[in-house]
Amino acid sequence: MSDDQQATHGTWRERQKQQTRQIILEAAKELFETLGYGKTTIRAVAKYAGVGVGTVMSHFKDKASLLSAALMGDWEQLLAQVAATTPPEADYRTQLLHAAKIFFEYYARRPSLSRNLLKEALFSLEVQGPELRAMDQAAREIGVRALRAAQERGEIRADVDCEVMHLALFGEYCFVCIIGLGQPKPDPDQMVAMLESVTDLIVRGASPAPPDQR
Amino acid sequence: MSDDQQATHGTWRERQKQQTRQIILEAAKELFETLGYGKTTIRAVAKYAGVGVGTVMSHFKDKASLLSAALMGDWEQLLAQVAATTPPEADYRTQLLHAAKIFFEYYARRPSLSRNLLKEALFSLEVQGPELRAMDQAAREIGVRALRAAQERGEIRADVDCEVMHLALFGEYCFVCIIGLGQPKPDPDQMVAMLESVTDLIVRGASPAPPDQR
DNA sequence: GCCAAATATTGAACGTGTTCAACAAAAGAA
DNA sequence: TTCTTTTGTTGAACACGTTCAATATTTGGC
Repeated sequence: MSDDQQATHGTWRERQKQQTRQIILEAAKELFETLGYGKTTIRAVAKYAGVGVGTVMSHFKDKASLLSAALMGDWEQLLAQVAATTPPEADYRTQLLHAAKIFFEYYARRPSLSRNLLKEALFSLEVQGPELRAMDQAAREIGVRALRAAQERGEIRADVDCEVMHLALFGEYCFVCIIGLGQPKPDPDQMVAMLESVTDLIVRGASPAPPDQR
Repeated sequence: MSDDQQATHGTWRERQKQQTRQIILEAAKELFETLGYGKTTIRAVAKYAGVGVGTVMSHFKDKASLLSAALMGDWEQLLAQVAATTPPEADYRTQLLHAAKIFFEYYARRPSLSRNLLKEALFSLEVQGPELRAMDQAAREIGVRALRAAQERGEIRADVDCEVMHLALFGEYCFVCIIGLGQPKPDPDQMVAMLESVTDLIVRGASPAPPDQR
């Protein structure tokens, strides 16, 4: 339903606008992937899309927003892939590392774009566009839900606050991304290994064995 | 010795160069603190320092480098303050939070500059100037040393890798900085609280109580 | 003191992201 | 239809970071 709704929604004018938006997005994606973020200019995107420079800017707040919008499709695909391939029976540690691996491999395939998207995401947390905000929210909900499920399964002590734990794990994930994407040639395996080691540190603290003597 | 050495070292020309560098740095610091990072232009710094634009660029790779060089003094002062006020008897958790509080309070005092310095630091890890590289190295050494000391005191289990633990704590520290500085009005107390909660999660895993059943 | 090599300094020029007043085209009212 | 209002589109203009060929100054050898 949302397909038809989006395609034929509103007046002629609105549809036209959505179409130019789409054209711009496709041009942007093509150029970003070919040239990388830095070497892609707004002018080039505009020319490639066959519109004026101002049109691009009227559809997207700035270059970084254009990037995040252009990668939205990829992102949803990744989420779907994670949802489809995550073993439902596994413990949360395995699930986390599985999901992370999928993302890291994508990052390694598009280092320049990922780097800049990460930068945009991390440094606009409170001023960010709706796309990134939604992504952040989604990650939080999925993460916390998974942790609570694990908690009910007895993998996590009852006194552990799942929101805090998600924050901690998410923080480590971001940190690994920063370090990994800072490398000239990001190595997903190395990134997974790094995330694994710090996760294990946290896991032991979250595991049911009660640290009763201080 | 290093004082005199630096002040009277080399030829007349080298001293002259160091002096213009110093003048530029002071101008930059003044303008950065008054206007914030975004509203301070290189041209303005050059004019304020009474030199040409090219001179500024010949002394500093780019605007971000100028910022980090301008804040170097503050940074060293902070490190000294941390060294002077950290209770040597306290456990490492208390020491970490104490140091973090000092830094967070500084960040809150200069949100714009801190934000941009953090960005520069995190996204140039492999291409960064000598200052930031040295800072990173110093943080690592101090952190790992403190952790090993705590390990010998029995606060940390022997099987925990202090390098990994430092990585984890440092990652959480950076994450708290990102989140905290993303806020319109960074609140150091809130940041400390956040770091405290995630640190506690890690601490329990690192504490001697052996989680012997998986 | 004089000259050539070395180098610090300079600002005009360039490329790029972003803005904005003007324009064109559709929507809605008459 | 015709007029007014609304709004998507446009590219010239602007501001800023950055570059670089030209200039000014110092150095070191004679």
